[in-house]
Amino acid sequence: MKLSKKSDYALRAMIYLSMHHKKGAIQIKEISTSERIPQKFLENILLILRKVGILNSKIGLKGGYELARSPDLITLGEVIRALDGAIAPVDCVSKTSYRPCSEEVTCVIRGVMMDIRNAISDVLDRMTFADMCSRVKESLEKKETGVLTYAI
Amino acid sequence: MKLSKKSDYALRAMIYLSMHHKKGAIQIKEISTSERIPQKFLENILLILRKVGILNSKIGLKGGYELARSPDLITLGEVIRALDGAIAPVDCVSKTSYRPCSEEVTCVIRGVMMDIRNAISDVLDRMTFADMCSRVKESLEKKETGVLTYAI
DNA sequence: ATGAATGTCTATCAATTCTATATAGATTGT
DNA sequence: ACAATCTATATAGAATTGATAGACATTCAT
Repeated sequence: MKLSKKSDYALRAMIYLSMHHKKGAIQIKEISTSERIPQKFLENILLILRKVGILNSKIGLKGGYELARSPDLITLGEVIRALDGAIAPVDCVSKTSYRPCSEEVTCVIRGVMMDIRNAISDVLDRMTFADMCSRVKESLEKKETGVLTYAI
Repeated sequence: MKLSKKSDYALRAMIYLSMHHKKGAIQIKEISTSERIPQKFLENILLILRKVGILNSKIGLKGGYELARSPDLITLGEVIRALDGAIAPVDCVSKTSYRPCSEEVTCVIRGVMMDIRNAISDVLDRMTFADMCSRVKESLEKKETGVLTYAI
């Protein structure tokens, strides 16, 4: 039931970009340094997020990435699905990657897995990066530590 | 966020054993045939469930496996943890495999992951194999199909 | 124009995990 | 004795994961 490193990094990068929304293109190097993410790995991740329409990019000198939409219109679920695929524990209860299993009609495990899928979706598909930004700010107010990464 | 084949097979075998509770030792071969699980693979799985105290075994001719406790005292969560490890998406929110991460105090992703862990736990740690048996029986009443496997 | 800085794309690699099988051994009932 | 059964550990192949490499295309400042 693990969250992949890819999604972990993606969430952190997305929070970073959300915190710097409307400030122009942010370069991969800046994100990779601030959040301590291997740069080459991050390149692949941001490329995926761009291809699914979550990020926009600008090539060339002074290029970089920025959110394609306002942070309140992007959910954690959307990002995790882009990188890890379905959030459902089994495909026969997935909305985005549904595949029937052989014994679907009588399968009693399916019901439980559906409950889990829905529970995870309730969290991830409701939580936006605007919410995450609010939490970062709260966290910063409480603790006056200078450094903050959005690490897990 | 996938459920492993190991846990999938384990759940099915456990439901089978729960449906045959108090009927003496059940042999691996019977379970593996009925539930269409590779026998050698199932052997390893049942061995693990025995080592954590969920199953009892009897060696030798007429040997086999049976539940170590009543089905209403064994949860799906316990079985899945035995095979897949923690149900939490990241270790820093796991109760059974907790490991701190570097930025725990200020980490904003952690809160979300904690919500997911709790949501999954709410389902898996409440649901017992007695509940699963009830569902199997309901399912059988509704549909008079002869065959029933507890597949996903 | 030129060149340095940046994103794009594809390939590749090493390590790990997952799924499954193999083999040798111990125990039991008849 | 012996066949059936569980025990224990090792191993193999495939898939996945995490990360890196390198050639290429585009842009901006000068």
